[in-house]
Amino acid sequence: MTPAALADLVRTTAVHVLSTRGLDTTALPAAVTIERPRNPEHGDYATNLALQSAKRLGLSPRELAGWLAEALAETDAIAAAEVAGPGFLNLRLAADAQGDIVRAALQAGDDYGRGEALAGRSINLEFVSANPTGPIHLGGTRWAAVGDALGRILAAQGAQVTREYYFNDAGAQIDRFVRSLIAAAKGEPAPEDGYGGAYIADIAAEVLRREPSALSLPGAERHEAFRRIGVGLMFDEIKRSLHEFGTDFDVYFHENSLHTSGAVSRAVEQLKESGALYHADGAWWLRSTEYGDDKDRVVIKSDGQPAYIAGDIAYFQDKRGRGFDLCIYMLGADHHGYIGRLKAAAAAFGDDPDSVEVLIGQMVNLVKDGKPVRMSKRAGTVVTLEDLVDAVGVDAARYSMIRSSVDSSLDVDLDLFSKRSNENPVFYVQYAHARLASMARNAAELGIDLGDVADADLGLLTHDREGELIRTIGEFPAVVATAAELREPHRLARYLESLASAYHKWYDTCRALPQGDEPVTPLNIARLHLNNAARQVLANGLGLLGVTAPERM
RNA sequence: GCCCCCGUAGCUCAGCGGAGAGAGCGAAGGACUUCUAAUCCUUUGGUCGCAGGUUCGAGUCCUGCCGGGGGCACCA
Repeated sequence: MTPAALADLVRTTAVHVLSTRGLDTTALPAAVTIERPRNPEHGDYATNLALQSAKRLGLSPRELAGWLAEALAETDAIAAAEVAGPGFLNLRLAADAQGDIVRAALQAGDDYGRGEALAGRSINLEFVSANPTGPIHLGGTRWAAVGDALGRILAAQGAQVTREYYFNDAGAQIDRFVRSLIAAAKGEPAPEDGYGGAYIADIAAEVLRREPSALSLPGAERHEAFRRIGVGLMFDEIKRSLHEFGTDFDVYFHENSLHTSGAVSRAVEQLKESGALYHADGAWWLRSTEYGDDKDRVVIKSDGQPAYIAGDIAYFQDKRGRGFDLCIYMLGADHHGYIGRLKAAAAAFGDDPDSVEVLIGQMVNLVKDGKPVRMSKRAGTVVTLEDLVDAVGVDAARYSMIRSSVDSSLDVDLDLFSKRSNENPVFYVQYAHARLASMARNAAELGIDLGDVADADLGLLTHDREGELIRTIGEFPAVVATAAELREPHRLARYLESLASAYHKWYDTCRALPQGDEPVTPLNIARLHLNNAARQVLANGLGLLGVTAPERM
């Protein structure tokens, strides 16, 4: 019996108990909460249903819980039901019923953990969106890993997800980038406000290789040549490193295209007509304060040029035109001020501000010997996505970025880049998968025929550690659903660690394969099914994080 | 000044209102002739920043303080 089925059983039973006593069944919550108590003495599962409902029924929680316990104990699937504490109802499943979780996981296979909570929703998920003026830094690496995992998780809940990267390839930053390239091509130092990393010289050299006459072109043409080729090279570089990181996007959107296509002007005109913009001090302002922003924002500057937000507005309109009913933006904490204006942009077009969801992630800091190290281009302490991958590999890099909440700032230790370390919990999880795969291989080599899981006697899985492992497997669908609902992929990573732990402990205690010449027993078969179920969940979970599930380590 | 995030074991961090608060790392000691020891088992370790409030019940929700980080442009 899966937790979801148990919740249904408890509710059905409660409805029955109340109605036979002539009590109001509407006092019951729509969904019954089933949790796994920390303390094993409190049963396999517990529900606070009686605590929640007793007051509305004018009963004492313990009295209500007692009635429920009595009725539930009649059920075959429930081995024990008892009232505890202020009115908790602690439940133990019959081993046979618990085995259904193993069946559910094996029968669903790759689909185990998928849900329908977001079925029919079309979601635009924008993340990374780092400026094309340099390689992806550690901050962008975090969003690449978390955003990609979130995209997978949302899709697993049935959403149609479009992953999108917004290139800010218009405006002053690009100018600085281009001037830096030209300076490097001439062998001059970077401009005061320019970029000075080694990659600038590399790109400048590549521009000259492709367009040997670039430097001798007249001013504007020269600038354009370096812009066109240089920015293109930077795009390719960014896409390539993200691809190698396991993160691909459906749409790479170029801000510049909004300006050249006239989308920005059209959006601005539309908002002028609707009154969302007003003219003051020679500029056009968005009434963003009406939508929760702390001040109105200039959209068209007094020199007639669009401000940065003009691109955001046109971009939102473009997304809206593509039919998304939810636009998620993942931004760094240094962009927290954007929330109000992005929602204002939506509201200005008459959309529900809730169709814009801004996820703010905290910064990534470099640490050495416990002390913070400032990332500085001049000091050469800028760490890029590629640096991290070169040092620890894609799996470990992704995993370490995903496993903590984005609400917490993340410290990356520079020692990672000099010391080889297996401390990353990703190896613990992957090792569990490799062990599982190994056991399945051994079983195959022994010629053990597992048969259909439907026919196996999973009621033989009665060891404490077996129960623990099975119930952990049973949690998986709810964990994925919660991670999607809260947009928190780290919950899935933490869950996989607990699953790996339950697996390793089980492995240590419960031998699955027959030894020597022993005959294959039904218990061997049941345990091998459990092994395969755990393997399935680890593989599904790691897949949702974009981390590989190795067959061997 | 205003806004957002954080404050939990020596360190890094989990803990979407539930019952002696958890993991990893660190420290001390154990377990491999048998399915992978990248594992497992002991032990060590805590005023959950402080003070109020809501609740049958608060690390979790609310308010106010105190620390740390980030943000408050006709820059992008």
